[in-house]
Amino acid sequence: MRKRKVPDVVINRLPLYLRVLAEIDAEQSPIISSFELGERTGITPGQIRKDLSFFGVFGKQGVGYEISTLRVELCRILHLDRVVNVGLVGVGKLGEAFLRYGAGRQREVLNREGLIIKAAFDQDQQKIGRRIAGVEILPVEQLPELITQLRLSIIILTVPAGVAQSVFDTCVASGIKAFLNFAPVKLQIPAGIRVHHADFTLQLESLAYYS
Amino acid sequence: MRKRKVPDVVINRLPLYLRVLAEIDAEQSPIISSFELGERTGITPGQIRKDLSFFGVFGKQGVGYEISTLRVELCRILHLDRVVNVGLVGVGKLGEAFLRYGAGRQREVLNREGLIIKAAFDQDQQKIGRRIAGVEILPVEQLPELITQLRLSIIILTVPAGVAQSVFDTCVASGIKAFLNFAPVKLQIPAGIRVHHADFTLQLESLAYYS
DNA sequence: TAGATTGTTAATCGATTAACAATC
DNA sequence: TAGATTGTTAATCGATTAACAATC
Repeated sequence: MRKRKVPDVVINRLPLYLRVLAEIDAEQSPIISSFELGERTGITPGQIRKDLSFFGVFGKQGVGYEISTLRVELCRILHLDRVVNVGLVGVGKLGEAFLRYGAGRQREVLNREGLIIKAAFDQDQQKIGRRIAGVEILPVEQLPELITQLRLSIIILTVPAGVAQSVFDTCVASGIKAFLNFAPVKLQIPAGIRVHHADFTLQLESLAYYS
Repeated sequence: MRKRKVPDVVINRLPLYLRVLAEIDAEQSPIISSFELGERTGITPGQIRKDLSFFGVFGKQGVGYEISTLRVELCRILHLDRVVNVGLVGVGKLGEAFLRYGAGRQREVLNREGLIIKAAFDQDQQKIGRRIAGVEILPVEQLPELITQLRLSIIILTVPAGVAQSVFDTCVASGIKAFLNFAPVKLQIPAGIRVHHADFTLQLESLAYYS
């Protein structure tokens, strides 16, 4: 479906540009150069121009980029110009933590960008019906139907390692194409599905090398 | 100090090898081939052999790698053959979440690898002295002394964006070389210091592209 | 116009993959 | 010995950087 033309590394940098643009929105000048954006993001100006050129022509030679225009364009490219509903599966320690975290400062940021944590799922009857940070916990058995009904398009996986693959497969079968996976497992991932891994244990272990 | 010879991508893969080796430890055969390790990690056999070759010769031609030996060697390379003390700064929502998360299944895994979450730090007087999941909260003012006293060598940053840079600088000045940063900011990082970023907001935003 | 900065191409760099001689 | 798998080199691939013509 999507042409595999834009490298993932480029996509990963776009939200960073967006963040900086949001921070300085028309602070002083309504215009920003790739050099100034480079300063603020830590990305080289050339790379920023190259990244943007994958999607079109957004700047004016000799002038720079209009901040508000660039924001709109980046939002459009990232599909953040519409509401994106996010579901979280697995309300254990980590899942609950994520819900509470997302409840603070960062939820505002996410919501502003159209990312809404719409529902959480668990198999524990005790938890179902409860709300954490305003997010209702629903029965994981109904995940397929509810993905459709609630129009979820991103799933955060905070389930135990043992069930991660089967929950993942269920979500894929229900049309989910993007995942943020916290489970410490190697998932079998079909083509066309994007999974970002957030594996703290592996991260800490590799940090030990530099310590 | 450390020769900038081994690429970071290689270091990041080593804990994955280690995890798989721990899972299957002498399950059946005491030997594993790069092909089987490749199956289980999702890394190509050739890349595994290349990665390992940065550090020495660990296998036997025509045979494979002795699992227990390889585990020991990988632990040694990653400095996980000794205790590595980890400190967490900023016991807000996210910091608390991380402490509680790390208290479960994953803490066992971390501890087995010698990674100990030794102390947490906050500036809120109310929180100081409390324990979360067995980890005591200490005054952030004493961070420099306590880094030395407690022999902390990795810091997890879960502070608000506004103070992340100054806390980071303090830690660097006290000799910390490895960080796991959850604050949504671009840190100014001196040479020789390693920072892994765990920025959920950016990750979710880039996922929206694929959704 | 003169100065500045983009958009883009070509050169460089680094990481992955393929392939195979060495050898257990 | 024959078969298997490593360790390593060379080829490929992809991403970053440098450079500059186009143009506002």
